[in-house]
Amino acid sequence: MIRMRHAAEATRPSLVESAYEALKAAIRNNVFAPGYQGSEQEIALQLGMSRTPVHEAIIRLQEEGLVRVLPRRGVVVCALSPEDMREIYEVIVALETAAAALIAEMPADARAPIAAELDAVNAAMEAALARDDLVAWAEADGRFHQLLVARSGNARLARLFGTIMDQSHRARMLTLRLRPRPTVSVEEHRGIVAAIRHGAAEEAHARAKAHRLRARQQLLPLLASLGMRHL
Amino acid sequence: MIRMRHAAEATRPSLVESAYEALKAAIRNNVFAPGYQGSEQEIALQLGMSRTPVHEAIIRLQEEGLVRVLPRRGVVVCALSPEDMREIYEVIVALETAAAALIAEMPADARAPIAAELDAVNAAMEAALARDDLVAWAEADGRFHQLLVARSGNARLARLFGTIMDQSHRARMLTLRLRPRPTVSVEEHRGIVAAIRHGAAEEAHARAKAHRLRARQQLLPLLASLGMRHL
DNA sequence: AAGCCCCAGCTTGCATGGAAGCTGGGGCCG
DNA sequence: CGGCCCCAGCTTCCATGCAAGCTGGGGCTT
Repeated sequence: MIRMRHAAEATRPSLVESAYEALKAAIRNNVFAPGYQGSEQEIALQLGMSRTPVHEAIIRLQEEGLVRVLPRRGVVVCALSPEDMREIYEVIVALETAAAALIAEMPADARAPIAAELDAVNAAMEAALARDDLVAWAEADGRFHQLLVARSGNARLARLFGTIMDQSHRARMLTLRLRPRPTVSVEEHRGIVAAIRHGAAEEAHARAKAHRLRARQQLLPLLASLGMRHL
Repeated sequence: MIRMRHAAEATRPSLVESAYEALKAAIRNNVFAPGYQGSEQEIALQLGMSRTPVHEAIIRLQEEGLVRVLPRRGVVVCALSPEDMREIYEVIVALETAAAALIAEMPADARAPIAAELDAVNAAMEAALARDDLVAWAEADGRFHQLLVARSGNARLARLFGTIMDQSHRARMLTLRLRPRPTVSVEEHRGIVAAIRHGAAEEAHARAKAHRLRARQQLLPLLASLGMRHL
C-alpha cells in the first residue's frame, strides 16, 4: 500500500459543507420559505452541530444572495420581487446566450457530441410532456439549460449561472403549474441546438435570447398577479 | 433627538468586514502575490485581530475565487493561467455587452444623462493619455467600464461584474506598461456611447463586444509570452 | 548509503464562553 | 389614558481552547 502523503482527493465533507448543502436544499424546497427568520442557534440545533459551522455556511449563502443576515437580529431567507426576477432573467439571458455562442464557435467535432447530448435531454422533455409529467418536464428543462452552460468550456460562466439559477429556483417551481402547457419550449430548444450544430454563433445567440425572453414574458405577469414581494 | 430604533444604516464595519477589505486590497495590490501561502493565524496577527474574523473573511474571498483554502495546510492566493484569463474575458464580454444593450433600450431621457457621464469619463481618459499618465488612463478606463454596468439598472449584473474584475485586476495592471499605447480604446468607447445615445441596442452590444475582443486579443499573447501560471 | 518510518510542529475545523447590541414589552411619568 | 423609557432576553460577533490532520525532517533499519 502506497503511502498517500499528498492530497487526499476524496475527503469526507466537513460540517460546514453539509450545513451549506442542507440549508440550500431547505431554501430551494421551500422548507425555509422566503421571509423566514431564524437564529443560527436554532438551525444548529436542527442540524445537530454547533453554531460555528452554521455561521460559516450562512456566510457563503449570503455571498450567493440566498439569505441576508441582519446583525444581532438573525438571518432571513431572501424574497424575490418582480424587479428581482427581471434582473435575474437579464443575467440568465446574458450568460446563456454567451454559452450558446461559445459552443457554436467550437470546431465541428467538438460541437457534434454536445448537440447530441442536448437533443437527448430535449427528447426527455418531450416525452415528459407527452406523459403530462410536469415535474419531470421541469427537471429536464433545467438539465437542458444547465448542460448548455456546462458545455460552454467556461467554468466561471457555469458557476455564475448556477448561483443565479439557485436564486430563482423557487419562483420557477411556483409558476410551473400556473402557466400554459409549455409545448413551444421543446421547439425553441431544437432551434438552438440546430444553430449550434451548424456552427452559427450569431443565430445560436439570438435563438437562446428569444427563448428566454419569451419565457420571461410568460412568467412576469404571473408573478405580478400573485402579489408583489411574495417569492 | 429621535431614538432610531430600527435599522442603524451607518454602522461601523465589523472586524470581518475590515479583514475582508484589507485582504482584498492586499491581493489586488500584489502585496500578497499569487501563489502566496500563509496561515490564518499569521494574517490575524498582522491585522491585529483573532483568527475567527480572518477565517470568515477568507470564506468570502474563496467564494469570490480570489483565494483557495487547503484544509489543514493554509490559504493560497489564486494564480491566473492564460486559460483563466480566457474564461474571465468571455464572462466580461457577456456581462458588459448585456449592460450596454440594456442601457440602449432605456427611454431616451434616461439614456441621455448616462451617455453624458460616459462621455465625461472618456474625456478624462483622453486627457490622461495626452499627459502620458498611464496609471490615470487605466483608472479612468476602469471607471468607464464600471459605470457602464453600474448604470445598466441591474444590481446583480453589476455585482457579478465587480467580482470578475477583482479576479483579473492584477493581470490588467501587469500588462499595462507592456502593451502598445491604447489610443484606439477612446475611439471605441465613443462608438459605444454613440450607439447608446441613439438607442441602438444591437449596435451597442456589437461595439462593446468588439472592444473587449480586441483588448483580449492584445492581452493574451502578452500573458502567454510572460510565462504560463504566473499571474 | 539509501529508503522507510515516525514524530514534533504547525495548520485548520469546530465548540464554547463572554461581550455588545437590538427588540419588544412592562412600568412609570405626565 | 397616552407616550416614553428602560431592561430582560435573545441575537450575532469575536476570542480562545481543544482536537484532528498534514508536512517535513531526523533517525533507524537494511
